[in-house]
This record gives sequence, structure tokens and C-alpha cells, in this order.
Amino acid sequence: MTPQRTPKLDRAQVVDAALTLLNEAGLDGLTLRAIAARLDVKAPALYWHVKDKQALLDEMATEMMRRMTGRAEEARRAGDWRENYLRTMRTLRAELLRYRDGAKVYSGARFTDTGYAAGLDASLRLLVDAGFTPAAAARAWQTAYSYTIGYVIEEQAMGPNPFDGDEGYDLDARAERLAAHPLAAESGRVMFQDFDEGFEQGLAAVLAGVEATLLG
Amino acid sequence: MTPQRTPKLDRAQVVDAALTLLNEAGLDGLTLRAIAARLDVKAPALYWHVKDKQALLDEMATEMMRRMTGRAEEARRAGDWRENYLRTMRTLRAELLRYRDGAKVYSGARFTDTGYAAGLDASLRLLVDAGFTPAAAARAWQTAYSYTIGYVIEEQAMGPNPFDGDEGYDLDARAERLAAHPLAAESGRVMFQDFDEGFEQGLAAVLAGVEATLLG
DNA sequence: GCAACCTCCTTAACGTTGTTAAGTAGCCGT
DNA sequence: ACGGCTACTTAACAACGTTAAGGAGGTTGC
Repeated sequence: MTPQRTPKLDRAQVVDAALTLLNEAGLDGLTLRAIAARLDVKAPALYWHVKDKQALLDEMATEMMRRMTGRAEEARRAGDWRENYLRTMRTLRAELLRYRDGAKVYSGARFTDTGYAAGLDASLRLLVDAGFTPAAAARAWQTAYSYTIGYVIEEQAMGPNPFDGDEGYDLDARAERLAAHPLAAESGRVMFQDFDEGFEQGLAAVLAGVEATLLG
Repeated sequence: MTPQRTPKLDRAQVVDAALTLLNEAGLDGLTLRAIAARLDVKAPALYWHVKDKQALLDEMATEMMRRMTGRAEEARRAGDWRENYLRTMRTLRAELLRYRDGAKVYSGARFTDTGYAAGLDASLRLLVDAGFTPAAAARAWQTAYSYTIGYVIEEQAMGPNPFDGDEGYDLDARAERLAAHPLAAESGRVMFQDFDEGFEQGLAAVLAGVEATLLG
């Protein structure tokens, strides 16, 4: 089938197929054999294009990063460092949410190229121009970055899964189990229900705190 | 060897052996056969005490949480919500750092009991007593929690590994690669070098921001 | 124009993993 | 003494990542 005329496979196609499969099958279903099948190829063929599975995961994370910085570029026209800071983190979250287990794949990997550097540099420059020292700018960026990664990891672990039908954690059952601790019980509904709003409130807090404690 | 007289294995011993092995072999080396060997038992025996590997991982995360809330209890005598907030997150980080890949194991799991609820409830009560609404208290807690999880995941992925000899990311090499983007290059030294100080600065920012934006 | 060569894939296989099925030694109540 | 529960063993399975060996097809050297 599809007796292709010398059009060969390349690394980008492998990574793309892997990202597509990630959404359909999740991290558990992301096997080399399944990726290969999607490309009409047998599993060992992938080793011609990729050193091993970890390298493929690194490549997937790098591709996610590239798509993210592409979108962030547009957002940077905002000029104001606050707008840029918020938008960059929103874009990061949105990109991680585009893939099932996206935050897990992303956070476990090391980038294979330096495509992120230009965007990072531009973001940091906005902070420095606003009065942050270079070190404080790095801390400010790292703080929101850590918050966003942690938030999305929790969100993807506990929230409803948009890719299959998983409705997520049963909040009523949780509230019942914790009946003896009313504040803890109620907190579940706040934390696990409206993830968009939760992210925004936390991000706003991080921004305000960074401004108050790290800006000269 | 060790022909033990009816002293049987129980779930707690399995979890304990798994946590010990996690530090020696990492998440990759955490196999059921290796855990079983450490208990002088064959792998299928573990299935008598634990449903499957995911349940074991959940149990490990729950045990980490229990040890954490044990230590946090003492810290809560501080009375002041700010002190408690900071101490709880420091304790969370310290506990995650006690295990190799601790943050990954922890963040991927769902707790198997509600032992955390009392401590969570007490922490939230301090916030509510200080003027937070219950919902704002939950958000304040969630924000620092997400930050801490995200920070430690990054820290354990990139930092020097205290369990084996891994010196971590080569910062000079990174700086060289990013020479065209000086702020980005310099930021690596800030973000990946003194993790204790980085955590404290970010946490201080989160606290300040939460106070400014979420407290009535 | 034929042989050597490189590229990119296949078939076959290995060791390891999580997991299940089936059997078995010791204890317990009757 | 005996059936039954508890807690394990041995054996085996399918699936995984990965390696080794080989082969089809185009390109190059002479």
C-alpha cells in the first residue's frame, strides 16, 4: 500500500506522528510500534531518524516549545511587560493543554535546540527595561514558569480529560470523604472545577508578587 | 535464606521498600521484580498486597504526603498564616527532594487516603481567620502548591542529582550556545544554580502576591 | 555498464517489563 | 484428620524498547 516514490520519512514526520498519537492514546499508548504503524513503517525504522525513545520525547517537547514561541511572538507586540508576562504564560498553558499529558512530556524533557532563546531573551529584556535587574528578571520568569508547569500538571492529572471521556475526579465523593474537614472539602470544588479561572487568579497573584518583591 | 516464621509481608513494607529503591535506582529502576527481590520475595507476591503498579505509585505518593503532613504539623504552631504558608511549602519541597524523581512520582498520583485533609483544613483555617474567603484561601493554597510542584519538578530534572553523581546541566555549555542572547544565557546561571535561594525568592513573591490580590 | 556504496527500510530476535494463571506450603477451626 | 483460608511460588504471556543482520533502490566511480 502507498508504494511511495523515494519520498522518505524524516525526523519531523516522526515527531509529528508521535504528537498526534499522544493525543489519541496518551503517554501509555505512545509506543514506538504504534508510532511506526501510523507512518506505514516498522518500529526499528524509527531508529534511523531518532536515537532512542527519550530523544524522541525530547524532540516532541522541543516541537511543543517551538509552536509555543511562535504564538508568543505575536503576543509580544503588547510592549508592556505585564501584558507580555501574562500572555506568555497563558500561551504556555494553552500549548501544554493541546496535548494529552502535555505537561508531563514537556517537563521531563530537555530541549534539542535553542529556538526558545530569542523569545526568552526578548521577554527578559522587557523586564529589565522595566527596572528589574537581570537576575531578578530571571527569577520573575522562573517563578511564573514553575507555577504554570505545576498548575497544568495538576490540571491534566485531576481535571476532566478532553481527549477521552474521563470526567475526572469525582468532587462530590471527595467532599463526602472529607466531611470532617469542611474547608478542605470545599477547597476541592474551588481547585478542581474552573481551571481557567483558577489559573488566571494564581497568575495574577504571581504577577503582583513579582512586581512587589523583585522589581527594584 | 531467612526462613521467617509466619512474619508476613504487608502493604506498608512494600511501599517502604519501593521508596528506598526509588532513591537507589530512580524511577526507571523501580521495577516490581527489584522491589520484590529487596523483600526476599518473587514479583507476583506483590500482587497480594497491591492491585497493580499504579496503585503502588499512588501508595508511595500517599506515604510521602503522610510524612510531609507529619512534619508540617509541628510547623503549624507558628500561628501566623504567613509563617505557616511558607513553612508548609518548604516542607513540601524538602519532602519531594528526599526522593529521586520525588516530584514526578508525587504529582502523577492520586492519594489513597484522606490523611492530608486535617492538615489542609488547618492551613486553610489560618487563612480564613486572617480574612481570606474560603474560595480565596483555596486559591492561595493552590497557587503556592502549583508553584512548588513545578519548581521541584524542574529542579529534579535539571539540577545536580544528589543520589548518583550527575552534576546536572552544563551551564557553561548552555551559556555558550546562547551567546547571541545574553539575557537568556545569563538567566541559566540564575535559575539553575542556587535552587534553595531561587525557591525562596519565588515563594516570597507568591506570598506577597496572594496577600495583595486574594486577601479581602 | 557493472560493481561498489550509501540510504533507508524489513525481518528476526533478545532481554525486560507488568501481569495472570495455576499450583502449593503452612496455619486455623472443627 | 480434614477442608479452607492466607500468602506465597513457578510458569507463562503479551508487549515493550532496542539491536543485529540483511535487502531493495538509487547514486557514484571507473
